[in-house]
Amino acid sequence: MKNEEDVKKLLSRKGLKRTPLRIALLGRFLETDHSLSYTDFDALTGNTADKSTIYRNLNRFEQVGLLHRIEDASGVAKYAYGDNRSQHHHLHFLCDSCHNTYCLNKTEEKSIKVPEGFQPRSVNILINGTCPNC
Amino acid sequence: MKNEEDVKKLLSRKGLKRTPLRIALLGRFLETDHSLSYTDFDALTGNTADKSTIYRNLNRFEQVGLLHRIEDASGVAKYAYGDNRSQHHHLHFLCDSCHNTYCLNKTEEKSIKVPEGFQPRSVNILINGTCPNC
DNA sequence: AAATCAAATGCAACTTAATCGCATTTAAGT
DNA sequence: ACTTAAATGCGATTAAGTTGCATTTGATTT
Repeated sequence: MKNEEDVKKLLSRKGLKRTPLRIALLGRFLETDHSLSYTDFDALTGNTADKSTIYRNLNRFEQVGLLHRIEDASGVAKYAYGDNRSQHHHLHFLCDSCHNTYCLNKTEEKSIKVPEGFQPRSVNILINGTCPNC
Repeated sequence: MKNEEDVKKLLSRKGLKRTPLRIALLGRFLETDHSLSYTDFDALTGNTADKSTIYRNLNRFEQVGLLHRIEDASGVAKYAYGDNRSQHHHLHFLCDSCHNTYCLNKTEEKSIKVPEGFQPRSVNILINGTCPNC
């Protein structure tokens, strides 16, 4: 695994211990272009790792800003690599065909108009459609 | 209840039987300005109505276009009055303080730019912030 | 290298949202 | 009033995620 070194550095930088599960988990996120859920990861490891440990690590990684959580209409939490904690504008794309979710945060911000009295703090945009791979 | 007549008409128009639960359920949606979840409704009726019956009716109402479902980060399904089935642009506001969700679909549409290869079909915008009542 | 200790893990039980099968009841048309 | 498909109530079940607690392990200290 070529990014194993990267993963170890990332963990140390965040003050997290480098356990085998964490290395596998974070490594998987580094090599994919779309977001992953607990179920994706569990299937990937052949259901060997413990459920609560995986969930705890996903939460932990989110806290320290290694991953960020994406909420789509499916109801299950998906995560992608990257720190979103201070971002107030989120843009994601959910493919109807492969059901993968992509982070499009690079795109320019749009100001959305809301009625009088509403005070926006953050904007979350979820686009459904077809992704380049489908 | 002044909108009981409205509710009965709405149900007949959709070919649904006018049961007490449905009249209460739909009436509640007509008199509120924000969305409601199963839990909201259950609490409101003093937990007398059956869980699965409420859920089934919420689904049914969504199918026939009496209600539409709103997904926010909370993971629980919220519903509001109105037909969204043919709409491809959704705008909702979730208040940080009272946790109510408001439908702002009247506002003008914005075109969101996405990277090459992505083909948008619908856009779902969720704004977090403070509502006029808080 | 051994000892230490907080952090991470594994396991089982639990919670919450929602769904399903099936027997019973009820609204609406004949 | 009778009929029947639709709606309801109940209990069991699923799925996502969390929690408490005993055990193990990674990093630090001596």
